[in-house]
Amino acid sequence: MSRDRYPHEDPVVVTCGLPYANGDLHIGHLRSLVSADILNRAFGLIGQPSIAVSGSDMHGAPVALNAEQEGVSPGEFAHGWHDRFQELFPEFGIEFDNYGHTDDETNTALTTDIVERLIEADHVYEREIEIAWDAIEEQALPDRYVEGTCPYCGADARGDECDEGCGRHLEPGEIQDPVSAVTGNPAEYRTREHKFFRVSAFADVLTAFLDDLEGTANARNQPRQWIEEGLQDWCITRDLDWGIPYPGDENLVLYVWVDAPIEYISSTIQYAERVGHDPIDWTAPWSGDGDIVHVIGRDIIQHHTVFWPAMLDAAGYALPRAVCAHGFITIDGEGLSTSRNRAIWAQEYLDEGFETDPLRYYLTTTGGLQQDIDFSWEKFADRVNGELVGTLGNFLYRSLLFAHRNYGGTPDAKVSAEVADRIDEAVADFEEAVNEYNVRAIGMTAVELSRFGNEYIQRNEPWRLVDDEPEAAAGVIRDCVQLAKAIALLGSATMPDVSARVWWELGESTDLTEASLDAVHEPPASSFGAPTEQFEQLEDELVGDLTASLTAQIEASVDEGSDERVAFSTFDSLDLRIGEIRSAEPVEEADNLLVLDVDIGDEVRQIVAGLRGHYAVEELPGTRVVVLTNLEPKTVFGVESDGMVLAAGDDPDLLTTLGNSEPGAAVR
RNA sequence: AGCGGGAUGGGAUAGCCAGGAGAUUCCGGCGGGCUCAUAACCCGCAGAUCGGUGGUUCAAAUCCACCUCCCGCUACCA
Repeated sequence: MSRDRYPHEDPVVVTCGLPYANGDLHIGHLRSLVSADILNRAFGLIGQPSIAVSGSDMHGAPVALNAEQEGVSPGEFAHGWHDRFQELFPEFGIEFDNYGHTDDETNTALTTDIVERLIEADHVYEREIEIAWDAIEEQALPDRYVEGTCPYCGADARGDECDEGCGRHLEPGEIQDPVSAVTGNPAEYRTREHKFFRVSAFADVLTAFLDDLEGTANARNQPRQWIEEGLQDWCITRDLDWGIPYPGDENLVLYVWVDAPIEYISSTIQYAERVGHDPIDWTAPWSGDGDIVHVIGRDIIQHHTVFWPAMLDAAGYALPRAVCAHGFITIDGEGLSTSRNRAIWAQEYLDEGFETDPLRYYLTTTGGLQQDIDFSWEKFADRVNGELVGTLGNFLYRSLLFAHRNYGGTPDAKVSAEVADRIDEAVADFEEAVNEYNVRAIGMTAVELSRFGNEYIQRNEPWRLVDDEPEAAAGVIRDCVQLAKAIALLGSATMPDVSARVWWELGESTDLTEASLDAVHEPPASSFGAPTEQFEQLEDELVGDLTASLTAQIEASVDEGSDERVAFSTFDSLDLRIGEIRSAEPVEEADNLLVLDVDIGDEVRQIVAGLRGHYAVEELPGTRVVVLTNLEPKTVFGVESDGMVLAAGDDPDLLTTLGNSEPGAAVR
């Protein structure tokens, strides 16, 4: 790894977190993919040799289980999505130099090799662990499909991660009171022998690694905490049929997070094999001659700053120079939810007939990379109309049209010092942005230069000069044409399609993707045709329609199933009874919750209900309510709730009795 | 409880890591200009004690401490 400022001579490998071959792509994925693509293109522009690699993540329990549900093999299932992704990438201008997948030969062989190295270096040991087992289905329950209680904080958690509580990674067997999330069957523990990677031995290596790590701050700060608290060794095998076999034990496969990041190397190797190792050996960064730059989502920081560098170090590879962890995207202020169809799907965006550059621009320049950003069609339209149509598109169009009409192309004049300097400034800003992995700043340079362009042309009024002072007019337009060329170059990382069109309209014959920023001062062709308008205005009416249909889409999904009828037996399975509230107390820490003691005839239950603020605590005792008594118990805010008190509406209106039914009376 | 991110003119954002002229840009408001340009563009004005308190410093939005509030992972539907 070098610490040299970019550009330097050694190759850089930019990676993008692997899309999981388990579902379609939405704007959240696009933020990752596009950010990595922009960084890679930007490196190229400043003369830094670089490639972008990634691949589909195919293994793991979710793929295996979803494939089974669809009645196809996991391989077929994953390949379906893999093919799909590869169709979508070009639509969004995402160009990988190599895009493989984790189940291919390269990755299987390399993963096996790396794990063997870990074993040889004595970094792996065996340990018997208790793992969850669905005795009815007679199969191991993958960690993702176990639910239970976090042993650290007591919150409800998923088998592999305390997703609702402390956010810790959980090792198999750690979770308490497990049940299968698939069948709902209670999970029992069985003793199995699994393999563990001695991550705990790498605390010093990782601390040093983090001290030097570039990229976003969250990727440095979050893992420091984990290291201070003490690293746990990492279980790297699973009881599953789908995956890369653990070398030496065909009954186990490697955990998906072992082979997934190795695909970064595999993909690099595949590229190197295709283009050869001369003059650049693209695999060199993995052995320290060059840089590795990871672009990921902030949800997988731990994997990329703890497990992955530990593995790399243990197996004798170089560690990454930068981890750039981007924030999430919200829609109208709320988090994406694929299950609730609260998302803008990549395909949907295309189906609206939009060009992709505006979306690339929005997703990468709305906030800093690390920041969560909000998407709404209104905000999107605002940026597109203001910055892309009004500022950038307008400047390009007005100046190139003027140049074409009056000079048939680039006027024969010299670029002014003011403009040349301003272009240099933009190039310097761009290079600085690349060195800071600041994707936002990379994208803004072209718009900022356009802003200057508009101001410049306005100030110099060539339309006024053209008759009286033709030389001065030619000079101004000469400047504007040069600015347009610089804008095309600077903008080509973020908005490759538009930039390529402008490039072509400027009469350039070379491929813009091969160009470097060195070309900003080279004169454009002396003759070129009429320019086209590069961006389309998003009209209010369209924005309104899009917003309405997005809302409808989300609501339709939420309501889905409301037409379904249930069998009487389903109703009958609910044990509804009359209960009498004996006491009510607020739950500490919770704004809306009360803990109630409810007499249901033969016993008194403790039930948590979201009634605080709607009913006075002191008026509740004595109230008769309807209680669902055979609901499974759940701990909320550390308080066990055994049953559910029924109420109607958003402002809960307790269901009670009209007559005087006694506690315990069944509701029929 | 934990971790991370954040609090900057009406709204949205930059600057904070590498402290230095009362602070960026966009949207919006008000006034003007221009007419080459996709009712686009340009100029000017109003509007911020940079969440609060204390500290370090010649100097703090920027560093430190404490506090308040917000957001995400997830929950106050059980």
